[in-house]
Amino acid sequence: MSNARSRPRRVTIKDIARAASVDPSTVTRALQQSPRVKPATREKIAALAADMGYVPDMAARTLVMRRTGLIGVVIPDMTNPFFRDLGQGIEDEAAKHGLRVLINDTRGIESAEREAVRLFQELQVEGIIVPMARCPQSYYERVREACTVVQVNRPDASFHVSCDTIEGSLLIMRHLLDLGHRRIGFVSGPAIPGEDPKMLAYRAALEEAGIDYDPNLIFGFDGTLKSSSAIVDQLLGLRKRPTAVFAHNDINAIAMLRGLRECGIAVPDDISIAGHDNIRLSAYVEPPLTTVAWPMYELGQKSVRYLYSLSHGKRPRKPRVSAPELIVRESTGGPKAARRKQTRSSV
Amino acid sequence: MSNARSRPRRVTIKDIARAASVDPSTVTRALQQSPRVKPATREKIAALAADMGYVPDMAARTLVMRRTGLIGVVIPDMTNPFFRDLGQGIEDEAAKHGLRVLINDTRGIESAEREAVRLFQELQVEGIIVPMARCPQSYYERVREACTVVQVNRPDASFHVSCDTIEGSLLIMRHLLDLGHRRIGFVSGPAIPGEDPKMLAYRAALEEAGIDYDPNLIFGFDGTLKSSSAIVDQLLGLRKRPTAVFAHNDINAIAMLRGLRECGIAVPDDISIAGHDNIRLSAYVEPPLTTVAWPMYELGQKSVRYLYSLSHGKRPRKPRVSAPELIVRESTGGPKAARRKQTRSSV
DNA sequence: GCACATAATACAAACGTTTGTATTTCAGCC
DNA sequence: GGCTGAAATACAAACGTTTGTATTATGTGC
Repeated sequence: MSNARSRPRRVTIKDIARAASVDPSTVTRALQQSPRVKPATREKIAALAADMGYVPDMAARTLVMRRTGLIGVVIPDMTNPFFRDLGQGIEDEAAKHGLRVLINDTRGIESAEREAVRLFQELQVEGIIVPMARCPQSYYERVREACTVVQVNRPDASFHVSCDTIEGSLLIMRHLLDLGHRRIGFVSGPAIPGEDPKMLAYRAALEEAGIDYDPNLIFGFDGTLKSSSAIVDQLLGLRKRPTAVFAHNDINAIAMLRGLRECGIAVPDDISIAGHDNIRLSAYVEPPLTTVAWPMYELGQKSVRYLYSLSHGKRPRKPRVSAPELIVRESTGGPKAARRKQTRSSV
Repeated sequence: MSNARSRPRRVTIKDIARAASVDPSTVTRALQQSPRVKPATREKIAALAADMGYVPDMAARTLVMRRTGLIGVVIPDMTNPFFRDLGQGIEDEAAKHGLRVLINDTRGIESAEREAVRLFQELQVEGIIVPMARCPQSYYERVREACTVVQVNRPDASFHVSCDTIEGSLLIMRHLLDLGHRRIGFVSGPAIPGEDPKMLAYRAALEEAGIDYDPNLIFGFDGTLKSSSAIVDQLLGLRKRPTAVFAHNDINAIAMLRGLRECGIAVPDDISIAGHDNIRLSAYVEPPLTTVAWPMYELGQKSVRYLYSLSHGKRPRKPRVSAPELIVRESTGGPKAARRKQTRSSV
């Protein structure tokens, strides 16, 4: 029926010009609605172009126009709803500026990230948006000599759009403190504790509330699920258990939920658990997890606006940092709550 | 520190040629390791290119080479793990052929799908892969006049790579029959029942087992969660309840799980439930859902191989259809099972 | 040192589009 | 009917790269 194998040379502006017996330049102008071509000619050419199935060759156009109207987005993990929201924000904002979006998934692999950036550079995109970059900043410094790069959630980057991690963690901590908790545990991430902004917020919040810092309440999480059960053991082994725990991310918090349940500890009645990130699963676990969410859609929009102003030579104002949002679900409650409920139906 | 706003004209092959005092053509050949240039020159040029941060202009290259080495993937929903696996298969297979992959998310919007296809056409990609296309086939017939298109899971397309829905549903049905079920219900999807391949498989399997078709065991699902509780009511209202139900997708099956639990009906002891699709949640619900999965990674690989052979003028052999895979979890069991267990811990 | 082969490099055209400038066409007017 | 000015169109160069061909350098054998 059709002819994918014969590869019929694609129809160009010259073909249309010949068919309409005009000059190629007239075809171009006709297609871009220039007032320089007579309406009748314009219509004839438009009809011809449609009939012949003309699709402009972006390569040729890019070559002469020096712009593609493309934005490249380098995503570590497509599946993460985080990035869907971010992508949506990017897409919507890009559309407002007449920009089109291309995505490349790196699966969190650093070399793939480099290749993606390279590909976008070759494609001459107007700018590249890189959320949660794996590559070192020195690499991006270099790339930025040739191409606009806006990073998301890398506050150390020159041009970035971020969310305040400390602020988010403070929201969680204040929530727990407001509920009346005085002994609050913290499960740190794989990062060096000293540099961990969540840890900073944890201590700042305690200080704010006039509570002494107790190193016994700090637990180390190495990213594996196995270690989370070790943490539960460690937690339950304490003479004075904390009444609430702030885990550095939801994965971790959910693993703890499971571990505690297996030990017959009720959440939030015996202990409150709060996470961070608001991954999709957090809404479905039993009990649904209190956590903090980042406004990814908004960050997506902002990153495009920032990119746009940068690539239009505007003075890059210091990028504003968005505020995170506290999401209170059922995994947190007052300490030693009076109202003991039976485990609800899950999912 | 850097200069994103001054927009320093990007470095071209001519700049390198000037710096090395050779002709641009020599630079090209040096960079592509041609034996025509003296090793010393080649190294000098390579060093210069690296120093000056040269990145080839794909537009110019595409223009003269008439090929981009790019594949475009039009995805309805990035977040769906389905497409992550598919994308992974595409990516891996593409790498083998020296092809690079570009993604565009349409969020299931038909107009966005058209725009994505258009963008990829303008970019002169080698081919476009479209899983679960929204646009009508007539549209793709037209596109295929100019560009290779391989569709995934659209058995009606000219060039497609698919999975056999009927076969998958037969797997589910035979599983239920093997367990000893004789009264099996079916929850249909929004599709017209007569054309639904799952319905076809349902009836075929019954016939195979010598069981009469009973229209009372067919339930209509309109895609809303509300309707699933209606289905549960309808189900429980029957004089002779089915001992197992095959739901046309996991969303539906999971909603039923919830509904049945609320009515105090045990799964799988009182009734077995099987779904279709193997969405991520299905492994986490209580009890974990028996379902059928499609080998998306394999489909991704196949689609690239197919694309590759098509765009190399090979005779397009009728695409082979992959086999779906039965995933038996805990939501199915023998009818009126002796061993009654208490509800396990969820998630 | 001269012819010759071959290695190394330079030249020039081409890809499809856009755009500034030159040329033609055509009314309207005296 | 020739002149003017504007409208419509044609011409040509350019974008950065590749590649076939022409040209120049380099070495070899006598």
